[in-house]
Amino acid sequence: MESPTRWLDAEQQRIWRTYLLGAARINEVLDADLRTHGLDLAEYEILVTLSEADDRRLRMAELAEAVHQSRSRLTHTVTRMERRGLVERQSCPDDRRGVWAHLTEAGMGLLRRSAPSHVESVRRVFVEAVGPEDFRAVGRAFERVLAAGRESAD
Amino acid sequence: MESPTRWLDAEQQRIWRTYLLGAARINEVLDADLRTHGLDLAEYEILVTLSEADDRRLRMAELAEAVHQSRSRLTHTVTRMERRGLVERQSCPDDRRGVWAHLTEAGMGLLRRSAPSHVESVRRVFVEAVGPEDFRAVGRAFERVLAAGRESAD
DNA sequence: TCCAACTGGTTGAAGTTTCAACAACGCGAC
DNA sequence: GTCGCGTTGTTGAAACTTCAACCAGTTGGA
Repeated sequence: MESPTRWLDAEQQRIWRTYLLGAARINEVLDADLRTHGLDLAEYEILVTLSEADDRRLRMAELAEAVHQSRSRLTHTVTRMERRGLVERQSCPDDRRGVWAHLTEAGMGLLRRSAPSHVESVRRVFVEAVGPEDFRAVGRAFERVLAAGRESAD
Repeated sequence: MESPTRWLDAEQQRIWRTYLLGAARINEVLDADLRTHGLDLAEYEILVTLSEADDRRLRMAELAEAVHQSRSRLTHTVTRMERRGLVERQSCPDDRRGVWAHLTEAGMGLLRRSAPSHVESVRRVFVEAVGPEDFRAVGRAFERVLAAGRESAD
């Protein structure tokens, strides 16, 4: 019933491992940079996502989806960020189950302060390290990864 | 003293975000697959790394380096895996500070059982989703990321 | 109307990772 | 030798994430 495993050839394996190591390195660098502002990548993405939303607020479920966190994790994370004054919860009138996470002025300020060095890190460790040609190829590659996921979820 | 932030242009930003989402998706898929064997990606990498080492064992520090975990994290992880009988610790004679992590027969067995579907997942979600051309470009790209890291650490 | 099923979000406990401190050992200079 | 310093690996607590259970509110159908 089961077909023989199609192992990766030597080159595929090398590339796969290079990817794993490289992605880990990118995370390390970005985390180290954001830590100087007291943030991690997940919190930073919450700030960015909220800052771009209408009225700088989003329903918890939408936010969770956007930043790829479980709802439970988001609840805890937002609680911590709320304690620090970066976001605040607002209950939303039209669906009384719902909760808005709203970016405060303090949260917006922290985002503005941390963004420049974060962007600089992204440039240095990834965009400029790679070069325009292959960087676009990376874009196509991960676009396909996402597209393949959407198809199989139809 | 500080130069103006060089923000990412629209395309760079799009590619960067696509990468973040795609990498997250790859992790989700692989984790879901390995979970059916009671493993996560970090543990799987420990098994693979040990299985390829001489005598199927490695010093804790080398192993930590290879799988990109902090030493502390590795200590905890290996303790848990040891409880499950997947690895065992051996003290090494020539450096009495040292500890070998050694892959047991049971650990090797679990690796052999989980490898086929893991490799199948890697193929499906990444290698074949992307296609040979861009896949090689990804290899080059992350190779550069690692090389840039090595240079700046000289 | 009423009920069952579903959704949004939270909770607390269990499991995992991080962090700072530490014990034990090796190494080189003196 | 032995003193100071770097390395190896562990420890326990704090911080974070996951997991299962849960409550409140909405929805759709009988």
